[in-house]
Amino acid sequence: MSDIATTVGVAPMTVSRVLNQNGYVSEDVRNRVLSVVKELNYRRNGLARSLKRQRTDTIGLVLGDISNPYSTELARAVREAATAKNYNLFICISEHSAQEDIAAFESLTSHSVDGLIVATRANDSGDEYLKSIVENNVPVVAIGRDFYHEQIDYISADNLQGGFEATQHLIDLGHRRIGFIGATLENEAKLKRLQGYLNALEKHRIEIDERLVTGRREVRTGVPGYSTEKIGYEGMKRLLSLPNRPTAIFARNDFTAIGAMTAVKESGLRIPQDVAIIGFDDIPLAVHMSPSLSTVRQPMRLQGQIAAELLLRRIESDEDLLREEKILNCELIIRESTVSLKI
Amino acid sequence: MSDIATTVGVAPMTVSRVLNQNGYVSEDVRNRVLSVVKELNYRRNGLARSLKRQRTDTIGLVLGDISNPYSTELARAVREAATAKNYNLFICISEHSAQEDIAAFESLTSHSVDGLIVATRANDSGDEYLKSIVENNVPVVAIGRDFYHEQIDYISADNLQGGFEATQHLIDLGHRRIGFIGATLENEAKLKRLQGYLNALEKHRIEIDERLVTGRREVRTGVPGYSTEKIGYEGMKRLLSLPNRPTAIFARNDFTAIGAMTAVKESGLRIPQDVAIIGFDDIPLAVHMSPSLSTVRQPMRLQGQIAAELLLRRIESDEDLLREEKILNCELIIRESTVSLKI
DNA sequence: CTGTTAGCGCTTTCAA
DNA sequence: TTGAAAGCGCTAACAG
Repeated sequence: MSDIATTVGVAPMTVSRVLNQNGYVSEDVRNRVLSVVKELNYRRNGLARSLKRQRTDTIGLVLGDISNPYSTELARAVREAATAKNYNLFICISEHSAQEDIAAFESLTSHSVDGLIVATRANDSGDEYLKSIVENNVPVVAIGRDFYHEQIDYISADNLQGGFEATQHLIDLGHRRIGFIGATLENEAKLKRLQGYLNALEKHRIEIDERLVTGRREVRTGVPGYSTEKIGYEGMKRLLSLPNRPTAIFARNDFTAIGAMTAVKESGLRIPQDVAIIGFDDIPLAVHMSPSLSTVRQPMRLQGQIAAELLLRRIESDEDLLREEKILNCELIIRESTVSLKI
Repeated sequence: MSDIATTVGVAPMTVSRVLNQNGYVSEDVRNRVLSVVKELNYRRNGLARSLKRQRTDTIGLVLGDISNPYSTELARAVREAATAKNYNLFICISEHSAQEDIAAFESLTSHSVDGLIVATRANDSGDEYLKSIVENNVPVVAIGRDFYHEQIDYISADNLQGGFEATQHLIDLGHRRIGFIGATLENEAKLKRLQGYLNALEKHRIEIDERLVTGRREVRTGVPGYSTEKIGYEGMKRLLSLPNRPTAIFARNDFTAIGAMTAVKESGLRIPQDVAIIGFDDIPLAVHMSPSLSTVRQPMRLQGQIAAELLLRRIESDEDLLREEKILNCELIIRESTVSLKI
């Protein structure tokens, strides 16, 4: 910057004023500065700028699994809201590991993002770290991360309600042997969708059969990772081989449901006549499956949008704000994989 | 930091040495420093650190469309390679707009990332900006972004070959009226997959019928945006209403192909007997479609991995390196949507 | 309208 | 093994 100042014959401060378009600078000086800036292909050092200004106009978003449409829609919504208020967005991926969770927090906060949105699953060491971040006065908002802190806003879809309604729907159709694919009963405490399933069964006095609840066991982390087509496929195979197989399946998410559908088709059974299947999320491809996939739609964009708004509110407020908690309703989407078409 | 130094009774430099684990510090002083660091919940300012060190140990990745499995697999591979060498990864999304492309470059470079991987589609102003970044000695690597610069490495799948083989496959099956969905002929220059299609037709002296090439016209940008299920669905509807409809379809990507499949099913025609369909990318769900989707698999992870390696090589080298160009082969994956099962 | 001063928080370099 | 000095590149605050 001082190079430019010298070349033009002004003080660095004047160059700064031109670049930031604030303060008064004469038309003449402005033009000369700008032309030298172009000539020298000058680009200002944002690090120094941020260090001085004590802000970066940037927010960070930590995602667990980027290959999940839920995460990506979230990211798009957050980005939109941030851009609208002139904030940049940096995204980090943690791949569902507590260690990488922390690495992501660390790298974002050490770059002094003005605030942080966290959309990874809760884990103890990560939660601990988040606390210390907040105590350093960096605003944090959590999406679907199930832990409580007085100064961290919380947004989530109502997975409990969604899981309940999905299961209720299957019960309404007359099913009594209903399987769950995507997690095991050990994960109950951390998985609202599974809780919703169990609640619905309980309400209708259907006995819970633990052989009907299947998924990958997370021995190492204790945290149920994201569930995939593969898990759905394998889980369904297992359930189909039971002496008294289920007649309906609630899958933890649509990918799992789709894997399960493939397993059912391979076995020669029909969907939904022999096995009804419902997923969760309503990914864009759900409607293109054959049969089209019944599912529970969660408001992905809305969650991202609200998170961004709450975060920016915290960033731009001086006072200590009270914790906000938003639990958004899910919507049951009934398609052919649970109800056969009447002609 | 000076707070800590004062509390412990040493110089800030000593604290710095403890935190960076370099230089000699007595066991005693180290322990006292670390305990005060914990006590005060101190977190060092990465901005100041980076400003002084002239590096951030961070690389940036700019993605066009995050909801595309191609992008996300890329991101995961890049992240893996970066993490392995102790670099952080910041991801920005540009949503396929030239303006936001530049905003992403700007925000990453102004935060002084040590290098940049760009995986968005080429556009003139963005290309211009990338040039100026390189001239500021920030290493840049491009993935699938079709523009040439002496100091920018280039990685891409061989879309030309892939498009050719997909079309060739349909021709081998006896098809002569083959449609393309996902772009219009105006985009030929920028879309290798479309070129591959045209080349294959030409080689077999099949006349090109422009009514068989359909997609959304990008009037505003001139850049063909990402093609979706919706475009596939609508494109297929259009092609099916032609007096002499195509008997086979090459879709620009799997999402487009899946949308097209839905349109075909709705019309009561059979896949592949009445209309054969092949896509591109081999997204994880392709194999779960009914019928399962034939496609062209591109090495997504490999592209990301190579890009990261080339970038880190540039970052860690002092000399001016020559441009590297890697074009990776695609693989034809034949499934039920083009070839009916023989029993 | 423009310039001067000071300092953001850290680390490199040199000295003890 | 530790410390002092200097400065990374920028801008807030004040002065003219």
